[in-house]
Amino acid sequence: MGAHSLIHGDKTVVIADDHAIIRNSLDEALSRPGRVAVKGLHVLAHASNGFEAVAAVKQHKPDLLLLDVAMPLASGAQIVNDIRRWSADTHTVVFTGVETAGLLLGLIEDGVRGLFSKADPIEELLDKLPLILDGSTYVSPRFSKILETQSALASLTPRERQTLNMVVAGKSNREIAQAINVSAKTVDKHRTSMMNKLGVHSVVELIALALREGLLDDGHSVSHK
Amino acid sequence: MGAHSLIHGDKTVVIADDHAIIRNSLDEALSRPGRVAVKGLHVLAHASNGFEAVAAVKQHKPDLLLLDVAMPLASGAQIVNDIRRWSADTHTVVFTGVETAGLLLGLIEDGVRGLFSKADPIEELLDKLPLILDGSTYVSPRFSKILETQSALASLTPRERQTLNMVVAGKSNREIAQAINVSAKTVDKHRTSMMNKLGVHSVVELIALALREGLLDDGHSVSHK
DNA sequence: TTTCAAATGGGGTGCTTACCCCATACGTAT
DNA sequence: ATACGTATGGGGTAAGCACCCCATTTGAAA
Repeated sequence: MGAHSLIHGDKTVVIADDHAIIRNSLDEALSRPGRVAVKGLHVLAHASNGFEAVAAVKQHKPDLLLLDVAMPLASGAQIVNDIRRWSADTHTVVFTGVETAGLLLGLIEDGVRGLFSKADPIEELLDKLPLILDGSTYVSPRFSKILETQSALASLTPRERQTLNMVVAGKSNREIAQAINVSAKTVDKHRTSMMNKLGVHSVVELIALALREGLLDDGHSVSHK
Repeated sequence: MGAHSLIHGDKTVVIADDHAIIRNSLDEALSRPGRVAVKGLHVLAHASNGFEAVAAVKQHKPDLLLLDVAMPLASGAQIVNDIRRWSADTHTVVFTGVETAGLLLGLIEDGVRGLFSKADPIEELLDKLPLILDGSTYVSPRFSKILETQSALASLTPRERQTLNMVVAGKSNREIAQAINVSAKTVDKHRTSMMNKLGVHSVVELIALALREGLLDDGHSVSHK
């Protein structure tokens, strides 16, 4: 993996993944002429665990780091932060199999420039690399959907969250108002702003969302009247 | 297990379960004086599989058969029917661990006189035996709830079922009407009679029920607007 | 200190739901 | 042949929902 003469304007890359097959397939995809919309990509190093990844970035200070967050010895946000400390100019692009909303959200906050799923075709990554190297941030649609509802849920105020729970439990506004000792009007208000945040327009959609996000304990038991 | 002199008015019993521990505990519970509200119960035979059960009933023609439907060699409705053929006067009482609505429903239709859950305390069975021997039919509350909504679901007309599906998919009456080419009024009618049958009073309860009964394909995808 | 989010609530509107009344038509059983 | 269930609709109503306007208080952050 020796680096040869680097012409100005060329971009350097470090690949980090604990599976050799993935490292090689990424390397090959980046090097294959005509496949990548950005020319002059030079893969300087591979890393097969978190320590190696940080070390490689520290040494090579590449323009781009392709990183699998699920790696031995060091993982996820920790790697990302170390990398920013040692080579602030490196664009970190994460591709991962995990789709946990919490993890993804953390990565974004930590300044990751790209988020791709291993379930996506590799072309997705290849296509978007130019934009990312150019300064943009790109999140795979598969992830952005998860992130949207997740951050929406996170943005709910305590009262709104409380209201949400009782709504999906089948309570009416009046019942909720009674339960939390406020006017029905206030509950209505919470409900409306909550639905705005979540981007839904009816109880049914609300419940569908709650289901999708696992908010329903499935101890459910809707009380009638 | 020899039968001794039977006084007129005494009741004879056959116990069928593939687990010896359950057979013995039932036998013991029935024989323990003071625990059973019906006196003079005589356990004539035990059976540990379906064939033995049928054979024992054929031979002894007992007043009561305590039967676990989940048994080797022959099971469920098959045993029950065989038994009715060979000894129509035998009251069959089923106690089971499975709670599948379909099975339970079949048993009732096959003329089972009692349905108890193994999750229920044995006293439940002991308490209700007199009524059953007297000609009544008794179903454990745990089961009757399942059966009620199940038979309610079965009693839905095609149109009502269709309406139900679209309602839990988040469609409004107008949308549904449009989709099946009838007036919104008709959909409203289906909806109302459907909810009456199911004993619910709002969309939320409806969805909770649909969830509980596994009617939601979980392809859900609620369309908005 | 001033600004801002969160929470509280009143007024009002348009829509949908849940459910009542009624009737007609078409089958399938009895 | 009469009765019953299914499906189709119309009229109407009370309640609830979704969402718009407005205002006040409180507490935390800038």
